[in-house]
Amino acid sequence: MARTVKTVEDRREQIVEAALRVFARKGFAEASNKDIAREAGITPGLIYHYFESKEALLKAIFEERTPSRVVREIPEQLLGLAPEEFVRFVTRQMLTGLEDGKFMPLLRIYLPEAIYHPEIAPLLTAIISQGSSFMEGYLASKMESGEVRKSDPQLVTDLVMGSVMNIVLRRQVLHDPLVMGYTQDQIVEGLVSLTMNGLLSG
Amino acid sequence: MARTVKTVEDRREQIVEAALRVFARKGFAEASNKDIAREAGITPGLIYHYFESKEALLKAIFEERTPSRVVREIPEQLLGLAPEEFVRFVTRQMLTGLEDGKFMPLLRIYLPEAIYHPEIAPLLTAIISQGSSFMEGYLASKMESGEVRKSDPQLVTDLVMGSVMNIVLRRQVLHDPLVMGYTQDQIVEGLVSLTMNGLLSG
Amino acid sequence: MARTVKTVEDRREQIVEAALRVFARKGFAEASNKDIAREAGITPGLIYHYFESKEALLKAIFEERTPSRVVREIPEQLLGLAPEEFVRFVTRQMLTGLEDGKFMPLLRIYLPEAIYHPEIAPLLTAIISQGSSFMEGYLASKMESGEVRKSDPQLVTDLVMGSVMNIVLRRQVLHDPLVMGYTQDQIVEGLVSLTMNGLLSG
Amino acid sequence: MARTVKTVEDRREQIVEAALRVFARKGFAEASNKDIAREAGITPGLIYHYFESKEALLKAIFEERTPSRVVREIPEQLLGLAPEEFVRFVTRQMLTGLEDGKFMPLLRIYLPEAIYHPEIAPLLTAIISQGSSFMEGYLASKMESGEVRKSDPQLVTDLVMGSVMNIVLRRQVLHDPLVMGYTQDQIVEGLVSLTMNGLLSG
DNA sequence: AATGAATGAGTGTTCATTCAT
DNA sequence: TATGAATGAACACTCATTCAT
Repeated sequence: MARTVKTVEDRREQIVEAALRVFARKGFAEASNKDIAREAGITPGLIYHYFESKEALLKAIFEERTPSRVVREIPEQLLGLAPEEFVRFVTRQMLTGLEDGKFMPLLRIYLPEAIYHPEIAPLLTAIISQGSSFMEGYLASKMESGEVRKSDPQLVTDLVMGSVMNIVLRRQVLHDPLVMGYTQDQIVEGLVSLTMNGLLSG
Repeated sequence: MARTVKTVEDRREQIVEAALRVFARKGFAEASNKDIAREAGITPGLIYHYFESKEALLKAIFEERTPSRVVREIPEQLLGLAPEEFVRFVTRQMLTGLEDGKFMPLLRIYLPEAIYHPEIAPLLTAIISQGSSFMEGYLASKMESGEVRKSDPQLVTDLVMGSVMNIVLRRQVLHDPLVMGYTQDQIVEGLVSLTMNGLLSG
Repeated sequence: MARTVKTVEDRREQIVEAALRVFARKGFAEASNKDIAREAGITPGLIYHYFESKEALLKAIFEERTPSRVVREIPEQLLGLAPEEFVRFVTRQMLTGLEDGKFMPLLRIYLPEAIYHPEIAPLLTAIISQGSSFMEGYLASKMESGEVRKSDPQLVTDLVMGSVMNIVLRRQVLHDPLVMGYTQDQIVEGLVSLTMNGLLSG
Repeated sequence: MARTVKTVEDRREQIVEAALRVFARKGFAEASNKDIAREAGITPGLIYHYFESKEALLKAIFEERTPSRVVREIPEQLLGLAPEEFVRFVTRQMLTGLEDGKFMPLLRIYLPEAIYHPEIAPLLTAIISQGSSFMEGYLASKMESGEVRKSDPQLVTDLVMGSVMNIVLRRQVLHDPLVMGYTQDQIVEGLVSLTMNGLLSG
């Protein structure tokens, strides 16, 4: 039946979901299949009906849960925005997208795994690259038109977006009290102000 | 001989060094005592002559290898520098300090451990905080004197230094090809230009 | 099948039984899980499916195999017996109860463990105390009625039963050839004669 | 020098003494050479200058510390004592001899070892046998003379001395609160009374 | 005589994985 | 589909023993 078919997929999803949570909490190496099974409300043996191995389960998370785009659906018309509005929009988009709770568990898994297993790193860098490409395109176009000062649009993108990424990392992964205090607004406006005017006065 | 006298301390250092390398490569959980012993050229049992447990070995790394200051010895006279020179100096200092190879293995250990074991995180945030405080002080003073535009000096510091931190992370940890291509000079000057002039032309 | 249902409990019992034998033979400390597994015909790892640790296995033996009463079911009507018959009965009961093979392996485990781990001792003394209380009650009642000479019934019990206990110990634990030669009858009648008449003639 | 010669012997004794204490406390298997060394105030390695192995150290205890006679020097003239005085004397002798602290640590080592290593048992039974033989001889002679009722003098000895042995065991090894309360006097007189008059009144 | 660094064999224990049910 | 009993290989750790000093 349709119901049965759905159940199979559901059970699989349920395991992936559980593994996602457990891996994010304890790390792949320190998470046991028993932990995952308990989290999913099933028996360890059952995992092997849906996945070949613990590693395959991790791989499934990577393949099925990696967001195709963190900053979703950046509409083409944004290209018409003035730089200040653009930076404000993109920064806000990143902050809400990254800090909304869907992505952080994934990052907590990706980061350590990328460190220890270099073949994982491209998955992460691809996300970053994809997120950057839009801003890079915007900057290139605005540099062309003279609204934005000429320089390497990729480098500028990496610097500006890196600012936000780093704050998110310190907030969400390290829970660094020094940056936990900022509101998203403060961060957004701080970056807008910095990128629009630079540090200098007058 | 002097050599004999030093042997005990040497052997201990040799084990810490080996563990540092192995932990950085495979992570604490996936590194076995056998791995560490092989790397150090000794027998696994000998580790317990010098350390109470594998955990104690990790702790020893944290306690004995954590750099008291990443950006060492920032001389007071830097406070007299113009903002452009200051940013140039600090950024370059960070890049060389972080990328010189001493610190990265430590970061590769710290980061995952901080993720899974929240009690580790403060060790990392302390380093960051300590590195930031100097720039924060500089900015505060220059905002006072009017050379730098008034805003939250801590937030600005977090944004600017985060830019660099994030690029270092992508280069050294993720080996992200998109940012591997930059020379340190390019990064430094890119950030100087961004912070001095902002994005806008004219 | 009924057989299937019982399997789980059976396997557990089988491990307890094997551990009982191995501990009795080599002692807890010198018995390895490998030994126990071999004796049970299983793999060492399986022990941990049924018990949390080697210690928990020992505890299980204590809790599940300690006889609630060594001398079982002493009927109330024995209180009507004449002293000679009473002593004959109790002594015989002790000898058969202690020497029937069920109890000795337990004692071989209890005794050393009680020596090294004082918290075990009460388990043994409780058994002794429980076994003694009946005789103590008998003596007290007969002293009251005048059939038995007035004295401390508990001390007398400890002395008389200790006689038997000690012979059992020498026979079953030390295999002392000097006392292996006695038949249970000889011991019983020897004790009856001693307690009835004392040593003196006439 | 004589002094040097004595020192060697002293050091050996010191190790045996320490091992005696540690074995009595934790048992042979659970006592490590480090424990023994710490107790003796030396280094584990040094043990091997004086003993071939841990087992050899245990053997040395057995060979050098086993008392040739627990009840020392029973003078021949005791044979002239009346039965009551004889029992009183022997019982008191046993109680003080066994409970004076020199013998108990040895027994705590002997008993478990005898259980697990049957070749040790004879060392214990020999002590018992030797202690018994004197009483056995006394009884045989008094049975001959008619002062004591005719029966098997060995069995009677085993029963009477076993009474005391068992109480000592319960007191010194199990610390059984039920028998800790007796004074040595109470025990002695209880046994004298029992063996002289039996249980019956009148 | 004495140390303690060093080893290797062994320990209890965990766990991914398999498989009969 | 689901269980959980069972395995085997690995693990962290201990310890009797050796030996250069």
